[in-house]
Amino acid sequence: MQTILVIDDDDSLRDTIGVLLEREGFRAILAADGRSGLDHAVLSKPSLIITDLRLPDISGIEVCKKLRSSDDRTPIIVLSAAGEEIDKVLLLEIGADDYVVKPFGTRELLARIRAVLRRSPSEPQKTISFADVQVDLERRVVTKKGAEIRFTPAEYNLLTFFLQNPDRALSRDMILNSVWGYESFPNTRTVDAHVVKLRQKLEADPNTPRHFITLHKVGYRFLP
Amino acid sequence: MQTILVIDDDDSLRDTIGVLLEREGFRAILAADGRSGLDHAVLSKPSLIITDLRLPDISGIEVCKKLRSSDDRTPIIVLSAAGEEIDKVLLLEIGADDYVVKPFGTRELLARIRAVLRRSPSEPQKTISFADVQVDLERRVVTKKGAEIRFTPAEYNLLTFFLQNPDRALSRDMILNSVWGYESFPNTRTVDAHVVKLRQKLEADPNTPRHFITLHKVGYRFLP
DNA sequence: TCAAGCTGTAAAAGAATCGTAAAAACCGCC
DNA sequence: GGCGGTTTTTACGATTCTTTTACAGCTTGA
Repeated sequence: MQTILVIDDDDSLRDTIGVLLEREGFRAILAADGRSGLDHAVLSKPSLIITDLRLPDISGIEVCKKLRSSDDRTPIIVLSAAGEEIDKVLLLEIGADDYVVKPFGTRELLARIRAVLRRSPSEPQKTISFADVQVDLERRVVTKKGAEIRFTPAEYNLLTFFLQNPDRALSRDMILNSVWGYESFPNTRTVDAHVVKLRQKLEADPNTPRHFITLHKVGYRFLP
Repeated sequence: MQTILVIDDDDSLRDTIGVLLEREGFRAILAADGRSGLDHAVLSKPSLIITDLRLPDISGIEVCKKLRSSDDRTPIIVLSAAGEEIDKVLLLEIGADDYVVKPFGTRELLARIRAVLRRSPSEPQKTISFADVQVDLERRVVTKKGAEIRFTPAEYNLLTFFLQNPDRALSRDMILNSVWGYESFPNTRTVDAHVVKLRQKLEADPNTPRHFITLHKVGYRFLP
């Protein structure tokens, strides 16, 4: 099921679009301002973002720019009010994929959504990122704030495992089986030792981890 | 790297496309009118030409016709303004390969570009180079600072494989399958032995390789 | 609060992998 | 069959990575 993020401060319009999308089989995530919209865009990895140009805090344009500058290529459809001057070149520049002028019919919006989704054949994920960290799966390189950080194979494997299972309770045994495989039997403290390394390399303050959380007597949980 | 020529008199749109193309790994050549566009088309031998229909001097249609009449088969994508009447038959007639109506999303334009380039049997690359090394694929000759260096067939195959997959993590198995083929089963140390040879012949200091990077427990990565 | 059991962590011990040269195997050609 | 060149394997020291260990500090529940 594809997820679509809708960013609009008009409550009734936002809900309307939300209902429409769910009726059409999409999962809808709704945000009322640019800030929370951006958060959702990063966290929920939607297949498409629909954003109003005018937002109470940061504009839709800023939202696009921020996303694109962090190398996020999620397709974006921009909504604009009737009178609003639309600078098409600007839209192209900021990386929007299409725009729809309010008021619009549900049929039109859906058509645009489908067209944009069709054009963007969701490529296999080549990078995963959280906070200021980016993992390039193809190059097998991890960068934090743009600077490369070296990871040993075990550390790298553990990291990508966490990234692929965010916000889930993961027991040490589960982690061992998934990352180390069924044939090797290191003791569970090995996991701890490696988590320490991840924290040292990636957490702002390794003493008070905010991403690699300990679940006492259970294991760990990764929080993007 | 493929070169794309962009002919459009709208300065800001032209620059935007230019930036977009470079970001996607193409070399962009920009022209503001038909006359200079034609010159570039002949001189720079681009892999693709993107031209506006309306140009200050000679129209995009004329540009196409001139090129085709001189037997130039470079693929052409035509841009047309929203209101403009598009005569698809005419486009076909003058030898355009595709057209995009303004305004368009970057995603759409890129998709069209890729589609056209895929269709056109763009001439296979004849040479690849990195640092002070040049590989002439046609003559099967490698030179460093102009001086020829001899490579055995296996070395040469491995080298070109690296060149064609720059900046990617390549496991020994992947390398064996791609370079040696599925039928032969040398052990993975064979790859190492050949990488040593490449380093000895091409690295400035084979002890601290800067192009053929080891990924411990994984394989290698070639960095141009 | 306290003890028992967990977890954080650095550092030591133990494994595995890599670089490399040299030996062995292979191959086409006369 | 032997020769020159090429490819693959082998062996071992050097390097890097993994796991364990030991102890301090922390969490939990009686």
